[in-house]
Amino acid sequence: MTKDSKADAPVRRRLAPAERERQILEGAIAYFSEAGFSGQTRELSRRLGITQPLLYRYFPSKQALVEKVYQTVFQGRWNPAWIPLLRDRSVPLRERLVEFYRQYAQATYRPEWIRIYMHAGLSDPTLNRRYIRLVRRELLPVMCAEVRHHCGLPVATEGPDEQEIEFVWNLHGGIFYQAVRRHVYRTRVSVDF
Amino acid sequence: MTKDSKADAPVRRRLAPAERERQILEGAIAYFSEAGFSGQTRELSRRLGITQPLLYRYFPSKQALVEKVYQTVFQGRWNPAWIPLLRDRSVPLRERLVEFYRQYAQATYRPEWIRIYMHAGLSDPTLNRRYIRLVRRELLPVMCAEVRHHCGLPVATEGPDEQEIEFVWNLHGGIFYQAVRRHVYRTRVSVDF
DNA sequence: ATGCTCATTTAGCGCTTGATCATATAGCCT
DNA sequence: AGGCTATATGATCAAGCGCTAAATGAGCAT
Repeated sequence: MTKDSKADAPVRRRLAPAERERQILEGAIAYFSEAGFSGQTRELSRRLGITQPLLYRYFPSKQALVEKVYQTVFQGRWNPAWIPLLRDRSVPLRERLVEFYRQYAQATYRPEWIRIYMHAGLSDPTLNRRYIRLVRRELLPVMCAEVRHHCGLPVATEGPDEQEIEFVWNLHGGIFYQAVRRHVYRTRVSVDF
Repeated sequence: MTKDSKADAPVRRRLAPAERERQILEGAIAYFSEAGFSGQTRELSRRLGITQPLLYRYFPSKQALVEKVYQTVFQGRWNPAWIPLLRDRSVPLRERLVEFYRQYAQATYRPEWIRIYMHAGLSDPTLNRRYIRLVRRELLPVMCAEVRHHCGLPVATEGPDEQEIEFVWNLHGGIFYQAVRRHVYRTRVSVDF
């Protein structure tokens, strides 16, 4: 009654190292996004259905696993095709923006991305700063230029000024906060852009 | 020289219980806002210059202290006078909004408020949901109504619809994200609304 | 079927954590 | 000055933490 039957069917499945590593990493992303990086390795292994020392065959330390989670989540979700999409003036600006944010949100504003982004930012802002710099450098100036063009303003000769940047940051941040409300606080968010 | 001189001047200062409790709570807010709620009681006591068991004379458990931190930070920073301020149509809408967000940001968008707000949201969204509901119920409808009036639109008979709410949420979220960038990721934020 | 290899488990070490207890002493009252 | 009270400390416990080393057995080659 207390312990089910006998030894709980200790199935020991032998996987190819690459496959096991992938499985652990995936599980770690899911787990740490919920529990934060102070989550315990034992609990992670329990969720994976493996023993805790097995983690250490694939990752030399918890810190190494955490950093691999960082890299995996923050890399490879940025799509360079977004820039030409925003620049394509054969499409109305409004449609471009909606389509861009649809794609952008689908790529990054997922529960595990948002939560890990926030956990990372609170424990060590370095990675977030790098990501913010990416947005600030690649994305916002394009949006500024397109908005200027849409409003019939002259092309800014030496790039957008701080006030314009802050304006599109505000748009970006508003949509980010919508994702936070949805995925972190799990509030109902009704309208879709 | 490893240990300074002798016994490091173990000054034992005897405080009035109310004063000590206040001091611990204040220190806990500062510490947990940095380290998160997985921060250790020993490190907190070290920063306060007291011993760790002393914490347990004033708070029955770490959890109790954490909850007191929650309450203290999230309570009493909401100023009901903001609503009439926003409603005062003798002042231009733009000025009202800027003044409101100036006051609102000064009250809540401080490092410790923002960081504890985010830590709390990640570990247990209940409190944040309550706060979001407060904003959603008290603040946003007023802003919707004032924006409608400013644009010469008719007064909405049965309150603002979801799309309007989402619009002002976007404004609010943009400013929130500015605070996050400033206080959590510690990025330079140039423009002030 | 049998043996070998290495993925996986069992057992446990050293340390840190939240929490408890008896002891010591700061500061007020007389 | 001396005594009393209860604030603060020192010592320590039990549980949980990251991590390691030796034992085990799954699954392939033969």
